[in-house]
Amino acid sequence: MRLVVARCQVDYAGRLTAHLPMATRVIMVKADGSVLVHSDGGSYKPLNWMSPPCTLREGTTEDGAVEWTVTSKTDDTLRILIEEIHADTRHDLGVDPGLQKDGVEKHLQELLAEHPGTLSAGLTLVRREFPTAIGPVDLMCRDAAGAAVAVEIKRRGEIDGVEQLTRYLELLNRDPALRPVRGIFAAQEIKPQARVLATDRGITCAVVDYDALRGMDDAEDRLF
Amino acid sequence: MRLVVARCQVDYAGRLTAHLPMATRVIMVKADGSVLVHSDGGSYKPLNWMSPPCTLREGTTEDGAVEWTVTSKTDDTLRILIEEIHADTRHDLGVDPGLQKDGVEKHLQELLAEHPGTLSAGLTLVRREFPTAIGPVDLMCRDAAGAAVAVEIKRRGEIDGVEQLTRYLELLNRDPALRPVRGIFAAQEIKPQARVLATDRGITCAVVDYDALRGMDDAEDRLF
DNA sequence: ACGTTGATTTCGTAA
DNA sequence: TTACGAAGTCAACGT
Repeated sequence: MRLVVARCQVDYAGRLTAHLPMATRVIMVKADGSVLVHSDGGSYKPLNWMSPPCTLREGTTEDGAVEWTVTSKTDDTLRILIEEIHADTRHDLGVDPGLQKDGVEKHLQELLAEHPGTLSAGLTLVRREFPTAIGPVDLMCRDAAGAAVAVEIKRRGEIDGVEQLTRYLELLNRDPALRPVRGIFAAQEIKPQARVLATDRGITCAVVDYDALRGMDDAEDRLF
Repeated sequence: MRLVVARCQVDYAGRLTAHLPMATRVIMVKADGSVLVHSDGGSYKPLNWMSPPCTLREGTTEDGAVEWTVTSKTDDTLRILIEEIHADTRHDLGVDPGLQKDGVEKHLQELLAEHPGTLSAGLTLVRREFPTAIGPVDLMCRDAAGAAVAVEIKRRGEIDGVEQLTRYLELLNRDPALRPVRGIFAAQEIKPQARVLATDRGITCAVVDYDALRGMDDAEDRLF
């Protein structure tokens, strides 16, 4: 990892072209050759960057100015013209052990796949990620009467999710072997507008308690 | 801007919970208080971060270890436990003049507005950003027979874009003065699932060559 | 202030 | 390897 604080001008040409006027910024060069140009504000996204794999070449212009050229396989180029360097340090960071996440949609799907009855009494799982031409249905189930039930799972239930489930239901209900298929929209939190739209379309809403589900899972684990 | 290279452990709790084991990393603290934790790989995205507005509090644990706590208004917290500091520097960057871009969707729309015939032979422009109650249609055109055609433009064509165009078409087709209105889904690249959905709804897909369009435009400029 | 849309999105996972 | 959906997405723009 190399950290450079410098007054610089940056030009990118690739998917689009972008230009940064001369100003003082932080340039981060990672071990894999990728380059990030950060300002003192904004979000975690750099003003300009080059993703790996890429190569950095340090040169000088005909005027004698320092010029870095970063090029990728796909001919994208990032050109950094450096007017003045305020700091330039290198650090050996080693390999990072990586990030551990918890609480994302996938985990919620796993838990609901193991406990479909919490969505609606008597519900049983047919399969997860049930494939259709327009994408997989999160959970395909059957209710106590044997009728098909499509479940769409979100961390936060918004209108997009209801639209998605509606598309699946429309397609699935064309299949004589499955129909009638009803829908359940499951989320940790369901926005009022999404609930209204779902209800209007005959879709059941189910608010899921993630901690309770995880608790059920732990309880089961202890039995074995 | 403050740059710290340190052996640290990071824990985040907010929308999700995430944990980074003890390792050497770069911590970037921006002028607005936002914090980015970078490793020596990956892309421009930090391993962990806190977006502004937020406040950084430097403290010590009961064991005497250095502990930074970053909290946002929405109760998200980022806790950085620092074992050893390798470098700690501050730099005055000033306000950045900002990025200038060219080649994004807006430009694609401008080019297609000038050359609607590349989407479908005989197509002519009625107007760009044609207003409707649920938002503007990118291009409203007429075909050789005089029938209305709504065009939705994306850089990458995915299902969301088809949904958007479908909503417009549904609304436009309620207007006796316009109907029947057909749709064209134009993008530099169209995903298979989006194509399936579009075709199923009677929407034409058009793959657009941005460079070729730009070439046509340059050729025209030379005539004047 | 709030919602919608785009992005050099990046990232993970399944086919 | 590719393709697709999700993201602690972020940021810009219009209402």
